[in-house]
Amino acid sequence: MARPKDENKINTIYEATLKLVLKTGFNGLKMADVAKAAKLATGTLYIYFKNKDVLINELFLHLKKAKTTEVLKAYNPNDAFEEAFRKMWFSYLDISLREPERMLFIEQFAHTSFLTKKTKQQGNQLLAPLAVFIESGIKNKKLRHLPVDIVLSQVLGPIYEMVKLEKEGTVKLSTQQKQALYEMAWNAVKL
Amino acid sequence: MARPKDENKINTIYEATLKLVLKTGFNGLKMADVAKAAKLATGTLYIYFKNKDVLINELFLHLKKAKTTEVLKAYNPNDAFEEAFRKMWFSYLDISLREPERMLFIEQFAHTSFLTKKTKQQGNQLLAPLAVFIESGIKNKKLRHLPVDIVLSQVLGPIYEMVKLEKEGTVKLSTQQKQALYEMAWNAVKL
Amino acid sequence: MARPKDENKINTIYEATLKLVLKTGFNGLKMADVAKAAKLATGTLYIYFKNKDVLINELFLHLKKAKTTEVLKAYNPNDAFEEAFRKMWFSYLDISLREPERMLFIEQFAHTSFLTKKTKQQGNQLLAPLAVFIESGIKNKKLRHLPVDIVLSQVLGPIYEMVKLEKEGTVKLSTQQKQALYEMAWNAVKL
Amino acid sequence: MARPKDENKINTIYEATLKLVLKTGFNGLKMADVAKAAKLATGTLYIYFKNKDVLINELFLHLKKAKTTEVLKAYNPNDAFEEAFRKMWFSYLDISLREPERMLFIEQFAHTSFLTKKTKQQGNQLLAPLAVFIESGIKNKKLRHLPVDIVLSQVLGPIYEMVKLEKEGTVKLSTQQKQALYEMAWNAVKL
DNA sequence: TATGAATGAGAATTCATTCAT
DNA sequence: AATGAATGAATTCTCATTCAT
Repeated sequence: MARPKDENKINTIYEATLKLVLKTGFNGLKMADVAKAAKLATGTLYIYFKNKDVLINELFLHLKKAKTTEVLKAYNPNDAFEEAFRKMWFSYLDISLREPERMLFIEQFAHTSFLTKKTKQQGNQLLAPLAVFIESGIKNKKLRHLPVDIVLSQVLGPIYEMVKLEKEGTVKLSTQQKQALYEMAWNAVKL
Repeated sequence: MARPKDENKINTIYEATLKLVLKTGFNGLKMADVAKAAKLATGTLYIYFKNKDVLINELFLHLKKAKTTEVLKAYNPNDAFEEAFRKMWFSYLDISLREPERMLFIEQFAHTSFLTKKTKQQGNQLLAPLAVFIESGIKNKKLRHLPVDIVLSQVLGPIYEMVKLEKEGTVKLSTQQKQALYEMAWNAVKL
Repeated sequence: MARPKDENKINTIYEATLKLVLKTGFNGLKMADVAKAAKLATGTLYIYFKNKDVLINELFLHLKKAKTTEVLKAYNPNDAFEEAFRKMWFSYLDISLREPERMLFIEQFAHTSFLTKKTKQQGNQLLAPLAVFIESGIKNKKLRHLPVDIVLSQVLGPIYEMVKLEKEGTVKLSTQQKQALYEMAWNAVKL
Repeated sequence: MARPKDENKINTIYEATLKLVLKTGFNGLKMADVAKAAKLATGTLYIYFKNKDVLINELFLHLKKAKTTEVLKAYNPNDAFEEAFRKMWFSYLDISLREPERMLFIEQFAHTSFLTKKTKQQGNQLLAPLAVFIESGIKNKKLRHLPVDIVLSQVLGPIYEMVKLEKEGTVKLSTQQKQALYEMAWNAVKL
């Protein structure tokens, strides 16, 4: 029996890729660099991922899945709407600040031609529960009467910006500032 | 920088570059394609821009200058704060929706390593008047007491997201929706 | 005006390729070696031929065209059939011996998957006049009543073998031997 | 060469290699594909054959030996020359048509640099009895007075071509056509 | 022996930039 | 200034061979 295919390697490759691709973009990402960062031979990379496109697409889904799952953990169906909203918002912010690369990568690639249609679809399906939640808020007059996409943009847009600011060191959010951010988000979308 | 060269051609190159670079990113952008789109020979491109880095840096400043100038046109020092805020916000939204590529390019490149420190600095200086305006709002208790960067993020983040949604065709904003967006932005940041 | 595209280069490339590909086969042929043999940079090669497949396909057609044209020059419609046959046979033999690489390349690649269907078709069309000539011989009871392909194989098969023998130095044909070869070919196919 | 290894597997490898190598040539042949076709792991292939060169050289000798042996079976020293010639010619044709890959492989590789000098020599030695037979025919005025290599080329060249035509489906030889082919061969070389 | 994961040298192709015209 | 052919370094991906199990 040969060495068994090391499942752990896939994660190492994901991490190496994520670390590198944010600085360079898709075309700037060098497979040789990924391999080096993951401490593999170039050829080995291609055992695990057929090519660069596949690597990026699978990384995207992997990250989006991980992130979505984590955010939705904060959801408790027994909570009142605003309480649920608050918990998930803080969850989203904290996760994003804790792993900014993950969030930035998802954001940066979500609308590009480097992802296949299929990847985009699968990515969007992950968000379905969130969309349902927002819709229920709209229906129950807790939130402004607007398309879900728009409401989500209002809530998430500022978070993305905050993550960028923290990442580049312009800002370091205090607990009170986070609270303020939450209030702003809620004031924006609440009915 | 003295520019003895055909100003018209430079604009053609800017337009060609902008059209192409959004889909491809910096590394995916091919100088030959820029030349073709601008109806020039490759060599000619290099008469106007020393190399690809310079082209992108100058394009960035060019666009940021154009956009900032246009937005600030909406500013009238005689207006009350909220009125001025409202006018500029709508101005910003309309300009962004009218020329989404311009905005997306600025957004996309603002924090990357493809821009030199100098370019970034010059770009930020252009925003100084806006920062001053926001600061005055904070000082005069019109806006929440938070760092300017944070306030701006709250206001601009959602706009960026809306432009992306419109660009990809997910959403087509009605006048009422624009009004709603404004209210949300104002509700978020007002004191 | 830039340097004009040097049409002569194409021939230089053809020669370099032909010299190399016979020893190596398609997959063994290195574009870098072709470039070196043609005294070009690798990139230059790709200006003239989109890729290796195209290079080989165009080389094939080029050689087949040249050879066919040359052989058919020996054809005089006023000659009696056997006389015409004899002239063309000697023409074919002499041309093949003079430029054995050309013949061997055509032979070696004619039936491989390295050539596209289109190339093969175009190559076969070149031989149409020869087929017509053979058919007329069959119809007029000068040649055995067999499919043209078979008759041609009988005539050309031995020539291919002779070229290989001469090329590898096993044999150096004398005038009398050539005459004997002709007689053998004629004795084989005549009715 | 002592071969303590599974003779059965060796044949499987030979068959897999032969099936693949004709389409691809030496350089196009992938050891992984051979292994897969032979239902072995790549590593196992290397237990039986030190490397690709060795595999091809041994396959060549194997096939040439098999084919030569089979053809020579048709030889009966008691037969008159022409009768012996006829039997072997038909034997050669039938074997070639029955296993065209074998013949084409031998033909295709016989003169290439993928075979070592030693392999080529050993291959030629196998043909020695045939050469002796042809020489006796020349000496006894049954055949034209020409070097053996030339006589053989006249006889085998057309057969190679016929096999190619049958293989690609252009032609399907009838019994009468085979008979005609034999007559043509004999008319060509007989004195 | 058998396996198939790992390796890394090597090859095709691209493209920013230069330079002859 | 303008042109576009030429250059060759750089990058992706492949595959013969090795080696840990």
